Amino acid sequence: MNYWLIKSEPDTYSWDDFVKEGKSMWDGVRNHAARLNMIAMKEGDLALFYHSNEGREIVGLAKVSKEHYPDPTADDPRWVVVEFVPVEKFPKPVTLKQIKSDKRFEDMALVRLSRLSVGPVKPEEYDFIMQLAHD
DNA sequence: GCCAACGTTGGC
DNA sequence: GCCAACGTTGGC
Repeated sequence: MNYWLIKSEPDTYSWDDFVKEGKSMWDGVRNHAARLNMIAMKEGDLALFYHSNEGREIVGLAKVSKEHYPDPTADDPRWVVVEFVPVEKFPKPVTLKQIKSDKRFEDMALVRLSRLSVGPVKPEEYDFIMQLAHD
């Protein structure tokens, strides 16, 4: 089981949109590092759902429901999508500010590679986030 | 193959 | 709205 973090701008696609649809095909990723992360995702892996730009907080938890396949919106078949389903909306969203002010997260991909849209999360980082989200 | 210019992302 | 970080493009 691996853990991930996926970013979305809520103006474009928010957690509420995700819940309304019941599942999401994560398309439009055109970054090689993000692509490699998506390819590494296995069905059942969990992903923190982060709102970038507006909100700047982790708002909920998603689960990989379908592993990578070619992105139908891309010209190049090497780009891939992954499908997610919602698991849980956090009672207390975890803000970027909280994360940045906590030493336990200083090596987190979200902090160190702020522009990466699909990044890995370590098991211990996942545990800390879940504690903060349910505190 | 190097690197300057430019575009995009995303935090502030 | 600004700018830092990073990726991509194109001239040489």
